[in-house]
Amino acid sequence: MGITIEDQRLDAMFTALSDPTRRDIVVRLSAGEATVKELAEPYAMSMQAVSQHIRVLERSGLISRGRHRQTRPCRLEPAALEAAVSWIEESRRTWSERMDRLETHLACLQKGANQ
Amino acid sequence: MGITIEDQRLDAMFTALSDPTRRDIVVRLSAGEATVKELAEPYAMSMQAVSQHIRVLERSGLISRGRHRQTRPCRLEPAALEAAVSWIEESRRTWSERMDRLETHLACLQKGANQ
DNA sequence: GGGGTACTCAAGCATCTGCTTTATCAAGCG
DNA sequence: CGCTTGATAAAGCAGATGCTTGAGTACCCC
Repeated sequence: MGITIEDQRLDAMFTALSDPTRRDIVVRLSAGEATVKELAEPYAMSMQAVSQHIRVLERSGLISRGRHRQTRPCRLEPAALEAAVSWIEESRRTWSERMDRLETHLACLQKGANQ
Repeated sequence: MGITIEDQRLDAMFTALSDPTRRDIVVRLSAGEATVKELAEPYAMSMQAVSQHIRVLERSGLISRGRHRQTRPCRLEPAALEAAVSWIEESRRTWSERMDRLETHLACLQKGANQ
């Protein structure tokens, strides 16, 4: 079993979220759509740099873009965010359940020893 | 408001999860503790390389390590995974709620127009 | 058409990553 | 004691990433 499509999508999503500027863009887009210029405004970097960040987010599927006059409004894609959450949750849940079973098992052993 | 400690933690976590080998290690650790050698076995790379991946995961807080004889067993830290999930969920929920309100608003306008 | 606005493309550059190889170290065993 | 095992440290290298500047491109208004 090699590298799957799903792997590549997760790569792209987590890579996109690993940069503080891009995470900030995601947070700001959760408050509503915005253009590249609007998104670039608060950062101490060129609009081209922000445009590149947006491209990373777009290619990861975390955001999508429309066309309106000469602007390219960006919007969040909650389904992609949900996919990332699902992946993490599965590992977390599996481990936690394992811990619960272990505790139960230890409790059983303890009970047996006391009787 | 500059770069916070929380930002740095999220950086480390999402960076750690952006590599397929490291994600695979996380999945495998969700099934139980493992040593560096055990984790390295299935991959076509040196144990040193895997050791470096594990270090990235450890520094991100996603895993922790013990000492047992000459091994350094790795275990998942579900609390850190939960922190990553929480961050994503907040953005996703905010956007989704916004969409719901928008739909409600549009429905109200529609209703008003029909009457 | 000219000029401004919003944005993308492309090249260049410093830094970071992922991996290698070699060397080192600590723990356990003959 | 020497030898093996599990793991880390350090140095080096090809390729990726984040940013810059300069040059387009597409749209809109006068």
